Amino acid sequence: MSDSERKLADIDAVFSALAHASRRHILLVLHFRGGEMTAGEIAARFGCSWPTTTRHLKVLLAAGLVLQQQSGRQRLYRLDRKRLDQVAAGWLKSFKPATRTDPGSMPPA
Amino acid sequence: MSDSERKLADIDAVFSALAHASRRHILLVLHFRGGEMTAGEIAARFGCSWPTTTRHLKVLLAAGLVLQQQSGRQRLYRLDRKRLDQVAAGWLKSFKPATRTDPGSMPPA
DNA sequence: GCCAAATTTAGCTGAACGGCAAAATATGGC
DNA sequence: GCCATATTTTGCCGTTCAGCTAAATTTGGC
Repeated sequence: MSDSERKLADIDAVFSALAHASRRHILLVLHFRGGEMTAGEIAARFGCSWPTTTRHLKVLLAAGLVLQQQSGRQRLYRLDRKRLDQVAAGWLKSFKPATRTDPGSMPPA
Repeated sequence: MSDSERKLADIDAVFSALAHASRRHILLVLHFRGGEMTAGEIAARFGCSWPTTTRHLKVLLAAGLVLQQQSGRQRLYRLDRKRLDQVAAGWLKSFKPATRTDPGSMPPA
């Protein structure tokens, strides 16, 4: 996969992940609770069933917005703030009126 | 609808709209062509059929990301950069490490 | 008024999505 | 090894979504 294809795919994964309110919510809760929670803590805090939450986490993981780390029989999910910033905010920067034309900020998706 | 409900709905509409590559693409094309194009110019530039493009435009319109203005028998679509910035970038700002706690920047969706 | 152009609406179809309950898979403690 | 705990995977179902073609709508020019 070329570099720009990779970038496109990243943007797509991230924005697709952000499209669902529950997933945005998970990210926010992670953020406000210090960036790290176990799957159980996350699931407990949500209206939907545990499997549903698991799947949302999987989407976020695939988009690179959270990172997973096993600790005993529980799994820690950690927010990747940098990725959120680089991919999502990065795409939004394309619209800044006076876009500094730094190499690699041209027409993404 | 309360103020925060409105905000939530805005965030949802905007991120749902941004979830599809064609719609992101439309916004970018609009941006790079000066922020204003007719429906026909937009449709001509896309792989999918005209009705499909129309529907994408409708989604963007409902999300407030573009504005519509009739001119003769064609319709001009104009990018609303401010809305993109306020809603999308606004939500992303919740994650800034040193969040200035200005009133109204608390836990959205 | 009538025709052609610009765009949207209607109606359909197949694919993707989100939800759940039930089953499966680790893993730690005894 | 066996049981309980933590979490994921599987299978199923109803809804939403994106695409298409064909029909409808609106508007300008004659």
